[in-house]
Amino acid sequence: MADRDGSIEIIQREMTAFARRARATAARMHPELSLVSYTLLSHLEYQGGCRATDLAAHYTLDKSTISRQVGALEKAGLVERRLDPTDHRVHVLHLTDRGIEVLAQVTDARRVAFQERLAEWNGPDLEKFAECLLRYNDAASRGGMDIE
Amino acid sequence: MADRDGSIEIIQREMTAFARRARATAARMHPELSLVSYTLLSHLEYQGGCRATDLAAHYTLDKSTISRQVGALEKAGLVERRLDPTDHRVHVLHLTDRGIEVLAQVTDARRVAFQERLAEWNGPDLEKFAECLLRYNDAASRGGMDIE
DNA sequence: TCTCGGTGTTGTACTGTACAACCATTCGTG
DNA sequence: CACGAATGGTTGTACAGTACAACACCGAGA
Repeated sequence: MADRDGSIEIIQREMTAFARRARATAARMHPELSLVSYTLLSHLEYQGGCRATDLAAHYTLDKSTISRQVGALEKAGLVERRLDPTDHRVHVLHLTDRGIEVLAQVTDARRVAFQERLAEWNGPDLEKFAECLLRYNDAASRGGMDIE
Repeated sequence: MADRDGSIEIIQREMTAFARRARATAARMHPELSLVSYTLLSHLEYQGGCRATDLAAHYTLDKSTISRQVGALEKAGLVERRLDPTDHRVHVLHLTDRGIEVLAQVTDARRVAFQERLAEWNGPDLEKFAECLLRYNDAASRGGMDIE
């Protein structure tokens, strides 16, 4: 039980430390795409296009926030809005070719960074870590609450 | 090797998802202390008082940012600035009694939240997760780069 | 003593975010 | 069918967190 508490203490502290620094580091490493923009583009690619409302729900962000973020991405030529012919309220968002390209570049840079940082880890340790994170995030998102 | 890449992909994605949501969730769960304020107070408690410059270095934040954060904490009565008698340039920062109290409350709330979220984990799994995070963050901070 | 380096504050600007008010469109029910 | 409710989105406004640059203050060494 003492061990449990100690481990939880560490997990709490390290997750917090990580969260605190993530944004700034992301911005430093690829200034052309903030952490938020990156996740939005990723989602669009993964989903093959979706509505602003879907993004808001998935990331629990306000629709106004999404509206502005998407506006910026559109202005940057990374995303385009297509009026849904079957429902004129909705704009379906799609990556442009340029968006696909930039997303790929940043994804690649990120992958390299992670690979460097995890270079010394062996396969089973990586697997275990990945498993822990999945389990943790799954519990956090299902529980409605997230971190701290 | 394919397994390695898969695991790294997952780690990358899950760490990102976590980072993106951390701040907002922290704010929702204890509005009286933002994630940043919390880490600053924690550091002060851990160190038993330190200078603004130390905080800036430790968290790689600009000194102006620290100045304002500390200013807010001081106005809130959680921190006090003592002029160092041996060097009148520096202000040594200390938690006030109220600061200690609030920090303890929030720490407690956080611990409970983490314990709930990790309730179903057994001891060895927790230990392994904690170990992974320590190892990851250590590499990240020594490498100068952080996440993504 | 004079200048330089360390410590901190203040002015300014930008990003990400929320909330509320609003507009346009669609849907469901009397 | 028509009108009120719901849905999707944008805009106005405000605030937190952050950086950078300019500045002011103190202390230590040439």
